[in-house]
Amino acid sequence: MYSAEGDGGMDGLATPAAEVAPGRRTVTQRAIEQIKQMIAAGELRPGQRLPTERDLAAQLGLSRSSMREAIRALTVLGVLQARHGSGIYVTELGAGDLLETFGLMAEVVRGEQLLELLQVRRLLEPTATAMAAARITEPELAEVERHLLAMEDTDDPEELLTEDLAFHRAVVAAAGNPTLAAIVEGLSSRTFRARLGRGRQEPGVFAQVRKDHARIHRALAARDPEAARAAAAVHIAEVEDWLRAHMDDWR
Amino acid sequence: MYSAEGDGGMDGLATPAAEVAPGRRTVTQRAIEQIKQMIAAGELRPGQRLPTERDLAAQLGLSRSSMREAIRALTVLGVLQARHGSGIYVTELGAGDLLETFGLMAEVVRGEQLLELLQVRRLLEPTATAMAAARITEPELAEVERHLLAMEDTDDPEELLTEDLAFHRAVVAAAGNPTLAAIVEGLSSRTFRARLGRGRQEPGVFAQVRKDHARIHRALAARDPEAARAAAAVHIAEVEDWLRAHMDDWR
DNA sequence: TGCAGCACATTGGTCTGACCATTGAGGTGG
DNA sequence: CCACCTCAATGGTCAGACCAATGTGCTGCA
Repeated sequence: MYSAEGDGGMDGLATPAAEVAPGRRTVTQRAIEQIKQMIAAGELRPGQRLPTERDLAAQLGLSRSSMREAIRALTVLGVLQARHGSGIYVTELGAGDLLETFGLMAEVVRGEQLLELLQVRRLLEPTATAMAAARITEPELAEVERHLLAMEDTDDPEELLTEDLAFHRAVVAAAGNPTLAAIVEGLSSRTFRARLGRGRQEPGVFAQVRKDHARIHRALAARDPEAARAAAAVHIAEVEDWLRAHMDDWR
Repeated sequence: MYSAEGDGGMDGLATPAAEVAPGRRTVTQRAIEQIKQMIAAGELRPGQRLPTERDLAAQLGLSRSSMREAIRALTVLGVLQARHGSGIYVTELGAGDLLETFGLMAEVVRGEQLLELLQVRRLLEPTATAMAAARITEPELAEVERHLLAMEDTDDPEELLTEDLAFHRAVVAAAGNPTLAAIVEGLSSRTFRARLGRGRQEPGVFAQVRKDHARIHRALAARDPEAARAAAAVHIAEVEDWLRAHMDDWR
């Protein structure tokens, strides 16, 4: 749409390191690109501390204000982390760090896109659950069971939501792919489900969720991937149906 | 005049809309949250123009510098868009806008996580391709074919990469789920594949890619979802195998 | 009358320099 | 030897100035 073109590959420099960045529009954008590239090139390692804002600004040739904007940008993107009084550090660059922003979509989006989002989850979570069934360990299974039981022991909607989320998180975490887990996590963010949850307080819904979770847990305990996949698929399909029926509320 | 008296929780406003945000650490973080919430609450609609930086800063009670950091943050997150000399606008909040940052992960990540990323793609793209086969239109199919032929007509690695990306983009776009398309797009970002591509220039590889693409195209033309799914799965599995074999290069 | 083109107010982009608040290391005294 | 204090380093915030792109309205020529 608006994204002009991209970086033309015109500069045939020897690229001493990674301090070169094409003429982006703003100096801040350039700084973002430069730091990003330093990380991509491995010059900055996870956990490593960067120079101070003042030094960085001097090195890259811009003012501290603009450098701060660049740092802020990389901070919200989960690449950097600033500690007041201490310094600026590269995050661990784990899936959790980098995909934290993924949940934003679930917070802001409306209407049709909510369905699209749920559809993606329907593609991922059943498979993730099946993967979990194939490799889940006893402690992981116990964790899943813990949240299953906690959810059966309470009727407080708030706590139910918390345990519901924790249950799914525990299941997907057992799939052994942290990146996948972080993505699914973003698709099921608290905000997202809270939005869905409004008016979903009918007892029948909760009972159904509990049954679904129990079925998923049984499949995991039996190490039966296909049963797990099916159970997860049914669970999500129910949410999807419900959302489709109540779509008008967000139009 | 910022140290005045500290923000006591004394203001018992009727909370006119969504201008309340808990005591985040920094004023900038608070501003980010406030603007985000205004959008989530529907007070700011897609495409709408915001007040000027100066006015916004005054309204939310912080300096222009800090407000600029907040705006920069929401800009890189794909929520806002600043136009020099014109103003600040809410983006269309489309999947493309909000998931642009998703590609960052492919740029920065290394080692094991590359495999995790590719595994997620393996979960999504075959299904997306199958969906496309079930509903692709003639113009969309023509677009796919165009990139298929373009890729067979050139041997320039750069152009091959471009057409390779465009081919996949066209296929996934035909699946009818823009959110899914944006996610897969992020998983296959140019940077990512460029990194993979280094040393992947052996003619045999290109020939294989061309055959895979042709197979996918045939399945789409035949409107055969399962054949399409299989063709896409094979294609990705090949990349995955190659990466697994050459992992050491990024360790 | 119509429209090309200039002038200028608006608004984002950048810089400078100051001060505040937190952190952590090094020194001090019990 | 350790608790405590002091203080330099460093991120967080603010203020005000100027630059640069934009868009609008007025001017003046055809």
